[in-house]
Amino acid sequence: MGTVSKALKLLSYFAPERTEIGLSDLTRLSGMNKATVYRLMGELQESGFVEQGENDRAYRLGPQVLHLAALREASTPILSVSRRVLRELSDETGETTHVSLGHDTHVQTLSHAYSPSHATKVTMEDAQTVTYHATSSGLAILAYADPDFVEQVLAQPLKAHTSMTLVDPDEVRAKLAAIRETGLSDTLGSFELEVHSHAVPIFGADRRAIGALAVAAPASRMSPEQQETIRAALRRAGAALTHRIGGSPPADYPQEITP
Amino acid sequence: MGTVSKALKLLSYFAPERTEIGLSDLTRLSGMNKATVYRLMGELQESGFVEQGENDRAYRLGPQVLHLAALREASTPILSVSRRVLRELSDETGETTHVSLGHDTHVQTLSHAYSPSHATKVTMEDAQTVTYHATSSGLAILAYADPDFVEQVLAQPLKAHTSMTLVDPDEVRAKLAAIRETGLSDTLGSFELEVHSHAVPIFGADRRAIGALAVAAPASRMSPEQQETIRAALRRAGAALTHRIGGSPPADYPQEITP
DNA sequence: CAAATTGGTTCATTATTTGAACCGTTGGTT
DNA sequence: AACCAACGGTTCAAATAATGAACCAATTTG
Repeated sequence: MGTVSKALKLLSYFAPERTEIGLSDLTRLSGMNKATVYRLMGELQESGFVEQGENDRAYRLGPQVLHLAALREASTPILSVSRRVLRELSDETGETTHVSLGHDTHVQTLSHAYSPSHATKVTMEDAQTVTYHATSSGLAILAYADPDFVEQVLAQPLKAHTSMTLVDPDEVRAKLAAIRETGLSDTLGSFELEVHSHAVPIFGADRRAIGALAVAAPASRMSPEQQETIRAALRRAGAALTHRIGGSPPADYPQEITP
Repeated sequence: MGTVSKALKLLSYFAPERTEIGLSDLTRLSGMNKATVYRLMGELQESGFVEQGENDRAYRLGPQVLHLAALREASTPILSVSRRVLRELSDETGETTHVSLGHDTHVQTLSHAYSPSHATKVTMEDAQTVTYHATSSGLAILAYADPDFVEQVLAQPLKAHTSMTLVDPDEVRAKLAAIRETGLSDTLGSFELEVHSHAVPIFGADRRAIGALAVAAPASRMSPEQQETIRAALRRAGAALTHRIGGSPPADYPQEITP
């Protein structure tokens, strides 16, 4: 692994529940030498990717990441566009909605929206990291990903988040085939019990799935009618989002029969 | 300069008007060896900081920067908070507003908002990079920055963007002193002719200026009354933004006399 | 107050980065 | 069709930068 990759890997230890990390913690987390971590963080700091707190000298992410994100948004405005789509989808379905992006080994939540219509709702945090095999979003992405990539993900040990999680690679493959039939993925309690989640893939300009749009609802509220509402709304919203970011679905993606 | 800094420097060549850069261009821009650039970009790509176009193989910023930005927002939500503040400030003043962050050698626009009330308005782009000495935002930040930092900025050649730009370091120092009197900065045509811009600094938790909130209006519309409206609104909005991100102004910051 | 832990530093050893030259392709020009 | 320039990508000996065990000084903890 090159020096640059090591430095960037250090950034990956930041998470919603750990926004500040001290030098020693970072050393332990990464398993690298303390001097190495110190120097790498120093370089990251010089470039504004991290900054250090005054009092405890702990590192936190710096303003430069905001700048790069603003720049990325200027070319592929998935964040700003998805915010509007999420808002509408939440209003329409009355449930919590979110967009995620597929990464090498896991899926990352980018943004979410709540609906005010119910007191009980699925709560979320942005920038959360979840697994491919246990979430409707992850499965939706995998269903339209490169087969090699799917095998790479399934080659890793599949963690059982709950008793409902699919942990057998063959079961997952079967699930992916089923998702491709409808173009829509759903999971019941496989990441968190009592949560019924639906998702559709979002496609980039190269017709590959880059992320997913999802609706997460308490399982207790999931009547057949509600499910139909969600599926229809999700299909529409997913197609809109894919289109608005300049992407397009693959030729074999099941189209909704436009009335 | 360490390897990591070099790699991160490559990211800085991306700009709103240049969102995709090929290997050769990047080599020329950076002055580094082609093989070096190639390997560094390869590492940045592995970590998801950049991705490559299918057809022309040009590099563009990758999804990982969005993830980090979402994470940074979770700890210091300047972006999401500022969006609301900008909206209100634009509605209130009827002009274009924006927030910027101060960096090592320049100032970066983070987000902006337009007002629909006039047909002519100052137009902007997010993630734009501008100079400290020629913009009201930059001057507002400098006025409340570390004196060593100010000298470091003024030691560089000061580019004359227009005939109105302050290019003499002593003139800039005098201007900064004047800004400290009122806590409010304004420039008339020093970055772009015909633009009259007002700004207030935004402070972090350590009571230092981290950025600025600004209102940019066509000079022709800037009556004394309009100017008073803007100053008052800007003071209020700046204090609100500083407060909402968990920051606080230094002890010597001129407070508005709350009615 | 002693032991442990923190951020930070040193420097000889080691491993990585570097860059000139070299491929194979592509796209335009004559 | 032959040519040329520019592109992304690759090679390998030489040069340079990264590394890590040990060491500080300063806090924090039992």
